[in-house]
Amino acid sequence: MGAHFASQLSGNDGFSPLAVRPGAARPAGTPVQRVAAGTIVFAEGDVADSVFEVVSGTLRLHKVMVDGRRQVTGFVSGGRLLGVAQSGECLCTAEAVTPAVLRRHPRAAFERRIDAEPGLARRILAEMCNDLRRAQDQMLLLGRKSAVEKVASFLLSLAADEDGDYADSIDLPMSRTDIADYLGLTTETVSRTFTKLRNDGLIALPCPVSVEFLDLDQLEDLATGGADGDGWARRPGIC
Amino acid sequence: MGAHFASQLSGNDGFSPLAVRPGAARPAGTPVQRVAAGTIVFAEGDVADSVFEVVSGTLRLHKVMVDGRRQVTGFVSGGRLLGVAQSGECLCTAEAVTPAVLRRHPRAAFERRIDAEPGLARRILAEMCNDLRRAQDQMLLLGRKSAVEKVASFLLSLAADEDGDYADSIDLPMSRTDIADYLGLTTETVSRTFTKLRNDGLIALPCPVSVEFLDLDQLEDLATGGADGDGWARRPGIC
DNA sequence: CGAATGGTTGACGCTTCTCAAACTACGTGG
DNA sequence: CCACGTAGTTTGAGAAGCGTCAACCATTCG
Repeated sequence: MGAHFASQLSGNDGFSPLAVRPGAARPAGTPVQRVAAGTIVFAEGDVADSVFEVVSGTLRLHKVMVDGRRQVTGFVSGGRLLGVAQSGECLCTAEAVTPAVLRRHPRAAFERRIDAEPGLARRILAEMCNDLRRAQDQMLLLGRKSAVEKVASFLLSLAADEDGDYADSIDLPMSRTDIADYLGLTTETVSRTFTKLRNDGLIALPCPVSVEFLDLDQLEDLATGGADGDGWARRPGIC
Repeated sequence: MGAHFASQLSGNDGFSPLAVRPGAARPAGTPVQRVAAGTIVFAEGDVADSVFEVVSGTLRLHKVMVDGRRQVTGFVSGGRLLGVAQSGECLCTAEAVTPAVLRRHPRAAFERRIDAEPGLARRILAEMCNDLRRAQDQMLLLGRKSAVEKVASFLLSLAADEDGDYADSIDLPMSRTDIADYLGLTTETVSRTFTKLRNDGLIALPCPVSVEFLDLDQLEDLATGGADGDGWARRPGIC
């Protein structure tokens, strides 16, 4: 346990300008690392000596219990940073679920840059705020939402762009097992819930990995626990 | 919604030295604010214009859904910062569960200090790393642990000091409802689980708010899902 | 073509939730 | 001092959602 899988990653770092936002300055030819799906970038307990910038592809972060139970704590795709919030050792395992392109920054140099560029520290801080917001939303989801509400929330979070608009359809880069371990469910329940949403006419499933949205409004209601059918009648006490 | 309860807090800020660690430099007489139990320090959706330093007491952070379902995302007690990870508006509601003493730092000045003192930025970053670690542990708890495992984990997290040692007994500052909303359970299940742990001889409950630990080893096994009785035989695949 | 992998569907059971009542502690007012 | 109301906790009985186990289907790859 705690093996240094990070050494799987070859290549080195020419210190490109840490493009936190997708589409930000990314000079052609800066040294990046291509990894295959299934590659473990770092494992829970590893020495956290690097910060990664995800250029493209999707990674999965997860923790495991001694008996094998797994919790996916997040998916990270293009344009985001990975491994900033790790003091000492890695908090969780990061694995590529699709082929991915990464840019590695040695932690020591990364932290020197933070000290040297005041604006950078605030930008990193803002990134971590986002991580924390996502984590809190996920806690609400895991602790208080039903299976349908979880899946609806999940699909909408994937469909949403930065402006809060939704795509008409999406492709799921991850497996049903990954989704289940992300939502605190089993694959069977995830599958059944997809089927239920399809039967209810909220989504279409041309194939297991692609989802078309047929009724975004009703999906949003489900995701937030908003309207339970007729649109009125919440629980007493609030509202 | 989003009312500015923060204005409940009077007093002002003489810029004491942001004591991130309990027991760090805290000049006598710096302006602090005393709040009663039940005081809402800030509410989800409020403008996040302040960072708070919790001097003493315990606060609860929580989010609510439109129908009233509630998820407590964390408890914050003496020596920790509150509200750093909020860009724009507050992510959740912060409420005192005990009488508390706070020190308020206007956000603008706080961020100027981050830019001015490079070391501070890293210390704040380290604080947020801890928040994120806690959040990830909580996701594992909420998504994958049973009721007993959740309660055992919760009790041990309260009993643990910075060195990883456990206290013999603790007083719970929060209600069963708060615990339930923190662990993704109902008050009834929390109560039943306490009773079960007592009947199994792992804890004693002189009164509802105080817990004595009678078998810390077995509690730890429960919390991690480690040994299920005989100490051997995990699931195949791992180990 | 056959095996392997991932996804879907079904039957059943268990953990936890829901609803309800009783008990305790505490403060109020007669 | 004691009856009373209130809020929090505990306990009980029944229901339901989701997990478990198992079989089946679809796709891919050798």
